[in-house]
Amino acid sequence: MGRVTLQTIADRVGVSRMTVSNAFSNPGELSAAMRERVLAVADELGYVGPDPAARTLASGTAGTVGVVLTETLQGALTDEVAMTFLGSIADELAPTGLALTLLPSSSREGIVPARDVAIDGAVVYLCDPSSSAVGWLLRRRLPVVFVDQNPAPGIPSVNVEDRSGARAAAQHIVDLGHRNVAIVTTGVPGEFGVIDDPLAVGAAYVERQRLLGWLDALGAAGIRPTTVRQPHSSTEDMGYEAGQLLVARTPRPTAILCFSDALAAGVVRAIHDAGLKVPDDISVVGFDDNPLSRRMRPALTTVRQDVEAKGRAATTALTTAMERAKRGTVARSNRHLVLPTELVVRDSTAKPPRRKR
Amino acid sequence: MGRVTLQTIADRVGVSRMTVSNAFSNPGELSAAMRERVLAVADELGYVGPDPAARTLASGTAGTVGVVLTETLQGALTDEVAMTFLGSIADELAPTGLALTLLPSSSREGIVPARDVAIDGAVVYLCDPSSSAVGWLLRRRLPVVFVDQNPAPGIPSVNVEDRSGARAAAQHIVDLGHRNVAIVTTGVPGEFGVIDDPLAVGAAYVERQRLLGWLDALGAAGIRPTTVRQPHSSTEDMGYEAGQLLVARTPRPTAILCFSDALAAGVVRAIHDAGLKVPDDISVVGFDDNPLSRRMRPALTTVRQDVEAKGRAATTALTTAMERAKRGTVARSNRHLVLPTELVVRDSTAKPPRRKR
DNA sequence: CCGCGCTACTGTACCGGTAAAGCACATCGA
DNA sequence: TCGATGTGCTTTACCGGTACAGTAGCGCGG
Repeated sequence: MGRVTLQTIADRVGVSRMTVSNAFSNPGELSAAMRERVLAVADELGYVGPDPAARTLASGTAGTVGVVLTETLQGALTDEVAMTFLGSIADELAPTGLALTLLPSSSREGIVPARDVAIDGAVVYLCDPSSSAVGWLLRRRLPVVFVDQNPAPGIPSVNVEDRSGARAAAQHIVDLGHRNVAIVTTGVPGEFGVIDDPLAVGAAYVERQRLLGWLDALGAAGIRPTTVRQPHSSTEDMGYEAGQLLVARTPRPTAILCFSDALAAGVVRAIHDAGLKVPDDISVVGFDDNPLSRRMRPALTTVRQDVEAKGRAATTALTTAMERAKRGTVARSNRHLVLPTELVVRDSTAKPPRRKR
Repeated sequence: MGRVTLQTIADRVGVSRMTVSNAFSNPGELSAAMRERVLAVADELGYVGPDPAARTLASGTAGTVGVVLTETLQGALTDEVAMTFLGSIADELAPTGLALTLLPSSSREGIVPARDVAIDGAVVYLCDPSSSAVGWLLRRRLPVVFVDQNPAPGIPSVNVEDRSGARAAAQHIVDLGHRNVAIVTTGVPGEFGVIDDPLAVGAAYVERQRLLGWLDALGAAGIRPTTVRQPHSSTEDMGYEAGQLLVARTPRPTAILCFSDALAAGVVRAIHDAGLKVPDDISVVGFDDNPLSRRMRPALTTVRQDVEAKGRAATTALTTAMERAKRGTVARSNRHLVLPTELVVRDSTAKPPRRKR
């Protein structure tokens, strides 16, 4: 017995294939009685429903939305902030029935899911700007939204006030009286260790914005920070490594600004393991307001961003763009949304310890 | 100007559509010179590559694999263990070019991504057994692998030795001399609080296996544990709540067995916040060997499972099943793989404190 | 000089649906 | 009584590819 298709059912019921199609996809287009009959026969024949692939081809909608992440996925997937963002998108998308397809930035030669998987649109989130994935999406003329990426003309984007948030964090440290300040950042290409001019090497967009913000406030106070570059992902273990390096330095910094809360948690752990106290000996500031920052002891001073709002905004921007694309409107929207950030002072920052000179 | 398709290019080059198709999809099937010509013209016309939807329909492969998760996704996505598993799958899949599509267990009426999205196969992972998603996947006759689900005949599955792992954890506690033991579990339907007979209410599969393991060892030692049911997801905050409840109980338990490390971390935090010490006052055991358990202070005694191996096994099972399906082999494999677990004793367990009677 | 096999391309036949226009018949207001 | 308006189903025309079975031309051994 061959495969059961709309035609099989149509023949059996004695109606046109179109009527069967409508029974599944447009219940309003036929009488309730006919729909009953069709569905009954379909059930009897073991029909599962319209084939997704065929429907995608004919109707032009795939029923799923892509998310472009880092190359390896593994790093992104274990980042609580990133996954909260993704979850927010998923929850927003749920009522529409759209699924979420994870697209690796690109792997080896010739394998480009961003080019070869059927999707209705995409969110570009943790993508290496040098990756080819984005280029393919744009060439496919798919509706795309940039999140935490360098905003590009003609492409809707969602960002947060990274720079002013970082500036507020650094200003908070300056106001407390710190003069010997360190920075721990990721996403700057190169080897692990202290670097001279963090802005000289090309950092990813968000990384650069936060760097700029920190340097805004520190520079105005005449402070030249010690910067530790952690090229790998922004995890707690990476923070631990950076923290170990910093506590061993002379003079030892009295405050450490971290690119993320996860990184900050590792830094705090390294400080504790070195027998020092936060914030008595060293103040630590994170970024993101990861739920982790509230669980930590001491609770972490950080810069809050509303990741769920970011997800909602991204979803709205994407669905808007998708509808526009379906209606054939050519004009690309170029709304560039920037969500606020806010310094949240908790227990990990205090005045620097008294100097003995 | 209409859309550029294979035909457009074929006409322009003066060859058949099939040749153009081969230029993109089967480079071995035509001469290098011809391929060059075709690709050059394609590029000139701004052709992006074969349309994924059409290719899916014609060739019968979608280029993506589904993962059925919890209903809301949000919970699953912020679980480090779950995401490590997912990352492992993604990494295994990367060389094959397959993407990963997240399918919510099912949401409201009529919206069933598991039925309506084109996929080549699926991993069923954190799925509520009552969900309709799995039923649809099976009806579609898609290759499916169950992971951490109740193994079903005819469906390949991957599980870990939950029961014996849990038994080892409880035995460890018994051997240390504990007699007043508590259990914190999730996935058991009902309200938060202490319950009498944890096995009476229908727990999800893994939850039940671990319960059985704990009770094996405790029962043999004549211990009847206090069980706290935490119906929500297995997060640190849920553990905190359960921990608060347990430290306030009289008599206070001297050891707490937790369904997961995340839960255990919350329990430990609650114990600390109550002014007690782990393991001096209360011993705590987790499950999973979440990276978190090594970062915690004290480092957590737990039951290790190799989540990455689980991901690899699931991927292998799935790709095998997919190839088999493609070759038209009807016979379903019913390999039921069970990976080992291992008790890892760290610093969160010790002898019970001296009783004052 | 023939036939054989190989390479490189072509032709035909789908894959399983949906959109949109068409058409027959019923209903309704004027 | 007649056109206007629906309702419910059918017809036609794709959507953009791939699989597979040809077939033309060509080098080559005998």
